[in-house]
Amino acid sequence: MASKSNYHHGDLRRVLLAAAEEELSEKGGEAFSLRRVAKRAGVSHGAPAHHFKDSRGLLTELAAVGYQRFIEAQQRRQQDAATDAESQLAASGLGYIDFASANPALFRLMFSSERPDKESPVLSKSADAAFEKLVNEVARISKTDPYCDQRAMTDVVAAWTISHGLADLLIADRLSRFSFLADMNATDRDAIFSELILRACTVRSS
Amino acid sequence: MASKSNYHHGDLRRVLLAAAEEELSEKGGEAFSLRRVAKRAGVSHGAPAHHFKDSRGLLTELAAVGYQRFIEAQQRRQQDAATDAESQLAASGLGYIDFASANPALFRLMFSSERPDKESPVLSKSADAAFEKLVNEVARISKTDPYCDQRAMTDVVAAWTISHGLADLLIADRLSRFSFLADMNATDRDAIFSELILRACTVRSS
DNA sequence: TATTGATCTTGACATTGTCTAGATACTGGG
DNA sequence: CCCAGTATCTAGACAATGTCAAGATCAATA
Repeated sequence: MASKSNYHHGDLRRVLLAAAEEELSEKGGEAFSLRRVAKRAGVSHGAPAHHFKDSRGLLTELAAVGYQRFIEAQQRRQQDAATDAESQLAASGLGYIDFASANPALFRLMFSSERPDKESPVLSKSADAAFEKLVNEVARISKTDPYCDQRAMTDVVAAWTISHGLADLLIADRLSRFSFLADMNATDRDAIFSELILRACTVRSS
Repeated sequence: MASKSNYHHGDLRRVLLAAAEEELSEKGGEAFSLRRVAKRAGVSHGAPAHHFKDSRGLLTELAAVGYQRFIEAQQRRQQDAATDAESQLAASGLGYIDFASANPALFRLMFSSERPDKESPVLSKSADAAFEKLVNEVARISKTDPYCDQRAMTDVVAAWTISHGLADLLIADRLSRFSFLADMNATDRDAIFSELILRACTVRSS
């Protein structure tokens, strides 16, 4: 059920998404080829059209599942962190960075590419979920509803911006300039990143 | 001289770079086509090869001139700003954002694309110049050499990250969610962005 | 069982980047 | 002044790509 066994090929849709993700991480988003994805899935070059309108459709769907895994990466960090509101926000940011490091091409597809259709309901809903998660985390700190509190919403911008900037510069290999960071062990580096994320928030629970 | 008049075509090299930039901003970096660039320059599809090894070569050069204009955008902001160290750093960040807004595809080529050859001397030197500029601005605030002062260098990371994150989220149209920002006039928005940039810096001149 | 529709293959087409061969125009030495 | 040589450009070819149309194959249903 949901994933039936063998109808011509089985669940080609799922296989194509998996193959597309492989293609993405191996070749990068700019060299992505739909025909190679089909070949990777062991199927003819015309087969994907029966499951996705075109390559844009496939990438849109892939970006959507990306957001779900994105949220999971954040949750993994949050489970290992202290439960106070600020530690949880910092952990969320570290998860943001984890995800980007582990899936740079997918991250770029989600945040910097024109190829996915951002109007697609499945994609926009997934992206909205990630955004609402961030709003809730800042709300826990400010103890207000950011949608009614501009100061808190500004912190949402700030926390997002810092996390995103770190993630994007990291996968662009721009942070390797900073030897004090590059030579650091993971734990110490996380501490620095956490501090930077919390610097951005002025609406503390105090 | 430097740009002679008519040798077969004139300074095709320059014309190709200009055409490539047009192509980039009209079609976006992901739909970039070298053949269309040649057509735009009024030349056959094989002509670019005599001035740039391949499309990667052209884009590498384009990214390099991008960094020069990037620095100019920052300088324009700084000329209109107060001369104290903090205002100058904030202005530099606003220039960062100006450049990205005005040239989104070029910005992405410079910071998020795999197509330019980052090992190329002309490109890496241009990028280094932009980085050194940032280091100097933080140094003016901390009154130390960031290369010898980890706290100051952390502020370099922070200032860069905030500026870059804002620029990148802005051109990805991710900040339009924030109606309080989107409905704001440019001056007020700049004030918010400046505050966010300065929040990141803890090593104040105090 | 026959028909219908979903799924997949195959071939075609225009477009792309790059390579090669050849044409054209400038350059400098005789 | 002219000719060889070099830089510049064109034109044609090739493989790879995304998309489309036509046909084949299989499952379910009536």
